[in-house]
Amino acid sequence: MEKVTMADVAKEAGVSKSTVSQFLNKRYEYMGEKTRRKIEAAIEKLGYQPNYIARSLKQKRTSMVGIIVANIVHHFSTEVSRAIEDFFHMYDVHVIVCNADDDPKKEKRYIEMLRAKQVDGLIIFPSEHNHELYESMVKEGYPVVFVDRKVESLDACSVITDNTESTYRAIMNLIEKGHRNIAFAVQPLTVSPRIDRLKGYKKALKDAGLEINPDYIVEADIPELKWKLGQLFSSAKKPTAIFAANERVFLAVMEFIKEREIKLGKEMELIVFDNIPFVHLLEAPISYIIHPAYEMGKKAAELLYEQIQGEDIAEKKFIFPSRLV
Amino acid sequence: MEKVTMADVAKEAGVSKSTVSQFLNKRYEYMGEKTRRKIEAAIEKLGYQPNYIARSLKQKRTSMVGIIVANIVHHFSTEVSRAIEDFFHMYDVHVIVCNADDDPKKEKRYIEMLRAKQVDGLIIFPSEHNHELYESMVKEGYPVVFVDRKVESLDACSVITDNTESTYRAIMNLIEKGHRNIAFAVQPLTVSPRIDRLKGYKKALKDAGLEINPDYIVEADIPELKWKLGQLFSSAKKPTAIFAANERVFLAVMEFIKEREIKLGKEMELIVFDNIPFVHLLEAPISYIIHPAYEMGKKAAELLYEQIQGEDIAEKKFIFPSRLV
DNA sequence: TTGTATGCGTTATCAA
DNA sequence: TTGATAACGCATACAA
Repeated sequence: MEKVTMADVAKEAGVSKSTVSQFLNKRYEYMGEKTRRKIEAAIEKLGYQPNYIARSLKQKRTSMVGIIVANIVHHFSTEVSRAIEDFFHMYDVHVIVCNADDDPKKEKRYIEMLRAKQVDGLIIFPSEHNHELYESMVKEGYPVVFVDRKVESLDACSVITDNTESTYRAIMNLIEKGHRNIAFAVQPLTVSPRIDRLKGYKKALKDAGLEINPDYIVEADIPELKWKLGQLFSSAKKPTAIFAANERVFLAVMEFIKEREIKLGKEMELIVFDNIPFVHLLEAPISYIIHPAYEMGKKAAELLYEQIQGEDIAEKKFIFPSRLV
Repeated sequence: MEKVTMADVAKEAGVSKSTVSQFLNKRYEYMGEKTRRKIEAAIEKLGYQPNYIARSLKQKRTSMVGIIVANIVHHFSTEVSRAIEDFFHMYDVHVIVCNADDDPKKEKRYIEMLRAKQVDGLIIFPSEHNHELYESMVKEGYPVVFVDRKVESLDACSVITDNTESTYRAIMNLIEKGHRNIAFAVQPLTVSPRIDRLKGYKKALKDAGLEINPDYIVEADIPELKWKLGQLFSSAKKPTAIFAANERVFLAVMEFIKEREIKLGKEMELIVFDNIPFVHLLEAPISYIIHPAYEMGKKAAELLYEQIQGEDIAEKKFIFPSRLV
């Protein structure tokens, strides 16, 4: 097993460890041609592979960063992660993705573990329930970027989307098409995107002079969502349109619609705020609000990289506009 | 920045580093109650966090494993990766996922980098073009598990699916439904699953007494696939069914079908060999062969974990049956 | 141009 | 029950 070390190479080549180290770090300038050859030969012969762990210990840099996603089942998360990986790949930085599963405890544990592993920085889809921890990292100057969700009152880098405005436009669009009874389906209002999307919904109704019917705001965990929708649809004033606040809600709504055999497009209009894979293959006429996930991930990665490089970040908050399709 | 080390804790608590180390490794047995208290207090006060990198260097174990997927855009890959992550999460082992992008050079580079980072083991969706490298790892006794694709003549752990048999059953099914002109769309036949699926296709036709028309075997890279299908569909004997050999082929076929406005189910039957997310929401009647991706990932993780633990693996090759839906 | 010595933060061995 | 001290594999300042 992998036992050959720099010392072995040095012995084989008949030089000292430092010289081998020089060689490995490509500082050939001060090195005899023959020395170089000897080292090359020795490395080849022994099949030497440098040990990055040892190097990391010395350099205090691991060339690893961590991503803590709120919930990996969201396609959006994977798109963002992919962008981040693509970016860091250019710098030979590896990315460790952890799934907090919407659980602040898990999130905290991951943050601590990744920091113990000395990752050079962290990109977090925050649960928003570990405020003290976020704050301490930022204060310490540890490289962090928050994605997707706002972290109030923290002077940290963050990359989010314009939830309120996009939702507003989407709802307005429905109203212009003549819809008056628009339902808003959402998971519990515990994180900023959901809250902000609801804000957009309410604002649109208000601006259009429509009254906000609390029954139309279906707030429930995924397992109960279908049941709650069932209640709403059994009532007198059935909605003619549904706004699904994210991918998971969308799936629940779709199942509901399928079970009830509701005709999409005819009886019911559906808008979803999230990137859904293959949605373009669906025949049903569904509108969706797309986040620029890849760009957001890229920007987050850039912000993190700059922090790791010790650069000053001029602009810390980025809001990417979403697009209605 | 994260400067507080074991030595600081030791000084603060008025004990030696070794004692602190004992404490951290929960070897309380030989430790005075008061000493323990002092150390606890010191850790708390200083906000000490152990450095896993240093520990790894000493222990020659990083609690990290790597996954090298052939192509991350396959949903199958992400499902398998998720299963692996879930498994290793139980042991506080982190997983680094790398995307070889079907490029043997990239694959080789990743293998080397991950090993340089001293990951404890590797799960690989092999490109099958780095045979010497695979072999050297296996010979060395380095923990590796191969997934999805066969690595011939190597006594290594592997987890694959029954490509030939599943395809055979699917094609037979089509034949029983009366189809005679069945196209087989596939990317270049460079890796074993594609080859094995084609085998199943041919065998089914042969067993049914049908002749194999080479024109019906559409082998092309994704960008050219639509064009080649176009050719086939312009010819005299249009197929009445298409077998899409994987997810990416399926997407190309779907686009083709949409552009040509072919009616799925009526004019054309489509079967795809891969796990496609949300395919159940599609109205079009598509059959699909599902790999037990999660189970495969779990098994691969188990096999790797056992190797890392230095256990002997009794059964190294696992073939999971796929299921036609 | 190359070698020596020291340190990075742990763990492990052995005395005390 | 606790404490020196030597590794682990590499990088680096400094000496030669």
